[in-house]
Amino acid sequence: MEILRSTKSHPTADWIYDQARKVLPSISLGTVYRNLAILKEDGQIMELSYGSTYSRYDGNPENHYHFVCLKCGRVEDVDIPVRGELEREVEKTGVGDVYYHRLEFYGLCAHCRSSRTDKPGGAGEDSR
Amino acid sequence: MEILRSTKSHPTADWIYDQARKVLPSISLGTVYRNLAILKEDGQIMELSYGSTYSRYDGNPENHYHFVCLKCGRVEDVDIPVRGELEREVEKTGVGDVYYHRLEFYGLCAHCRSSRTDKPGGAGEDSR
DNA sequence: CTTAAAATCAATAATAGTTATCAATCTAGT
DNA sequence: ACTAGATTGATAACTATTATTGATTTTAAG
Ligand SMILES: [Mn+2]
Ligand SMILES: [Mn+2]
Ligand SMILES: [Zn+2]
Ligand SMILES: [Zn+2]
Repeated sequence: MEILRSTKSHPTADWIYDQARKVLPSISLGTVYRNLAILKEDGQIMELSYGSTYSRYDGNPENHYHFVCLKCGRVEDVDIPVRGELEREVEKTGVGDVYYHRLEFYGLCAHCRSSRTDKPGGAGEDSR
Repeated sequence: MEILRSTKSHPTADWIYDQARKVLPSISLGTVYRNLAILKEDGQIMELSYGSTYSRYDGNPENHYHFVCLKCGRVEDVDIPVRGELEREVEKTGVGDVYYHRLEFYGLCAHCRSSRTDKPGGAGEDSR
């Protein structure tokens, strides 16, 4: 939980595992997954699963939106207000009861946009 | 492509495979996946990946929103207009260039809401 | 302090959707 | 008919996640 709260990077289970080993050298990946599942169940964290094969985790359990860079894979928080009114609008269509919604934006991050000088090995911070 | 266009159910690769076998009995699952990847690459279809472990496919390549039932897993189209202005709003925050966005609503579908008489085996149409 | 039950853990096996591989078959173009 | 290239079915490989297991640690009595 401390590791997850200490970063803004929406890390993968593997990255969290690496960080955890720095302080608990003998911890196993299974324990990381087990505790992430418990924290998620308890509503303290969020699991983000996009098209990728792996999940990312978010220490902020409040609903907020994300920007995913199509080039480097970075996931960043988007600083616009949550549109609660959309949920009511959807309910009016009669499709069912809406409990929550999820919104993601995809594109080219500011970091990748500026470094047009495609230097190799640029796969982002703790992407993998 | 015809199979995918003929349903509104956002099916899984497996369901498409079953349908395809009805007309091409010897087709393999690999061919289904290969052709889905080609169609997706070509922008003719969309791949929808939610929290689930498997992907669903959508014969409508135009951006539109979805409602996912937390109980039966059904995925339905949501009939509200696409909010293009959100992309511009996000770009103003300086996070990067936004190419597209994806929005999903989660809740209890009208079908599940009415059948309060929890009859077992109610896992939805072609969910799995 | 002793001891037995409960909780937690690391290590490892199992799962499952998806991809990659490859020899066989099909398709055009000549 | 001949041949190069594309497509296919069968099957193996991959990988993130989950389940299992046996051992260690923690907890709470007696
Ligand atoms: Mn976030
Ligand atoms: Mn759709
Ligand atoms: Zn980027
Ligand atoms: Zn439902």
